[in-house]
Amino acid sequence: MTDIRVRFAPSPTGYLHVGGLRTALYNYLFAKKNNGKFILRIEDTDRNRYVEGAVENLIKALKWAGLEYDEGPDAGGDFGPYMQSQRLEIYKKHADELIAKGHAYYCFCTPERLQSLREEQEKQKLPQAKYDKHCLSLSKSEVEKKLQSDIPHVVRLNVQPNQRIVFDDIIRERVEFDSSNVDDQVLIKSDGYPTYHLANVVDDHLMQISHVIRGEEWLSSTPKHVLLYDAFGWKRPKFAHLPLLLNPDKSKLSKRQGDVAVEDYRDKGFLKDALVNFVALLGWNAGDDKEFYCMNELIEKFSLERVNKSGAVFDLQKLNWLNAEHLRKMDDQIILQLLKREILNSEFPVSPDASRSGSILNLPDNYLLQVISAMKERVSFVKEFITTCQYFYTAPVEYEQKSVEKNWKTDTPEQLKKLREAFASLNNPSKEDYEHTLAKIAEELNIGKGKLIHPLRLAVSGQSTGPGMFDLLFILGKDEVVKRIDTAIEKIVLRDGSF
RNA sequence: GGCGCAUUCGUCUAGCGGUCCAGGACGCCGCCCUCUCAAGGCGGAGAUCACGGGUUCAAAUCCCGUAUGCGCUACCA
Repeated sequence: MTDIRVRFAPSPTGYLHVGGLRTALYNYLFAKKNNGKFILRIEDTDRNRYVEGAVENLIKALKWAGLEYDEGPDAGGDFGPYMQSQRLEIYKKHADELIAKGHAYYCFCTPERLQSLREEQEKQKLPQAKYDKHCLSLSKSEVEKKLQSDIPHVVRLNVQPNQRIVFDDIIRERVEFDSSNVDDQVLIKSDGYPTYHLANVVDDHLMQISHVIRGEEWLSSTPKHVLLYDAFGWKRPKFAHLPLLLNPDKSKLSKRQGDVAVEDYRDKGFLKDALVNFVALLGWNAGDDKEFYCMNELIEKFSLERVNKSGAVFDLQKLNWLNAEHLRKMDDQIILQLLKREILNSEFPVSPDASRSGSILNLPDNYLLQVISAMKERVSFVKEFITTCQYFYTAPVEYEQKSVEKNWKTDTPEQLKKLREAFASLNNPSKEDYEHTLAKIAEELNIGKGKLIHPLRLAVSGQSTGPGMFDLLFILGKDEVVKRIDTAIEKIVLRDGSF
């Protein structure tokens, strides 16, 4: 059996599209599962679309998602370079070979002639616009002469009409085309750069790619590629054309209808594990009910045979759910590292005149770990996590009108004072100590614990929702709790004046 | 227009001739738990399996048409 070698071959458009992420992921999973190699190749043959920094961006996003490649522009490999713009001579050589064999030919037609040809064919209502092989009839000497005098030219594939082109696709099984529907595709552009079709086939062969796993948008041009493999006398790789990712309205996933760049999701606080998990499930499943996967499990279970045929809508709600699910199951220590890194290298606002303990980065780890386990259940995003943590530590407590109305009763100040005294007398209290203390007072006052907890939450956090009450008290610490109760009584009574 | 690919709850999907008057998940609704929000538990609504013909004792599952959607149709990938 030949070695499994697959590649992700994006053109650098500026960012990694989530559809591209899925394509890369399937390639990666397939390679890892089969002990193969996963290769990154940059298809930068369109000089007009060159974007500064696009390659670096792409690589960054890929690595963030955990898709490490075995060979690539910055990873080395025996088949390099892995940027097509650096392999121009290779394509030139192979184009020459095709010309010599009669499978390709020079074409000197001007864009203007091609344009009018198309218009003419349009007018005649021909089923499709195709190049008319005009330059194929040029004699050898004519071609020589034009070449000598530097007339702009391209190299075209010489397609023989009326032939059946059949190939197998792992996902779609057998696909057939009639070569009469295949145009004499340009192989080398007039600027000397190859088109996708040539570069792709040549590189896939030279790099010994065994499986071409790519988006469905390439299915229609596969006959051209097949023709090229045959013309060179090369063995065809196995093809697998993946279903497309769709907008909610079922059109191809696009920027207009939401975020498409993986960096957008990363910046919003989505976990890479969640994004990867989610995107893996868009068009593939193991055949059981399992939906929560980590990368290793995906590798273990993945198979191309179980990839679906039809497009899948990118459903943000399900992504949100998976993200929360991953966050909940994540180890506290790892979240801690993540939060610190996020805070350190993000633009997250740390209020300079924070009236309290300062940035949560100043807190000891064991405290932060407490925060994390207290927050884990209710916070689903890394960003939200930070905001919430930061809020409890540094933001001046703002009393929301709504919460005050809901939780501040006439007898609240008295009750809070009782709590305050009781808490103040505690020595280095634990969560349980707070709970027992509060329970005792509730009993004395002959009221339910909830009657105390809600006003206390308001006093201490300014909000009516948050982490578990006793977690919060413990995290804030006795002194802070006492101080906040005092502030609350003072502020809310003053503000309202009526109590 | 031509060529190609697809079509099961709103969405992601299971299903590869009988176990399906179609199962799971997200979302939605209700109840329970509860110090809030979540989480969790339980239950519910939600798909004439795009439509029409076949084949078969039997079809979501096989075949053929139609419709719809999407992709390609560039010296873009």
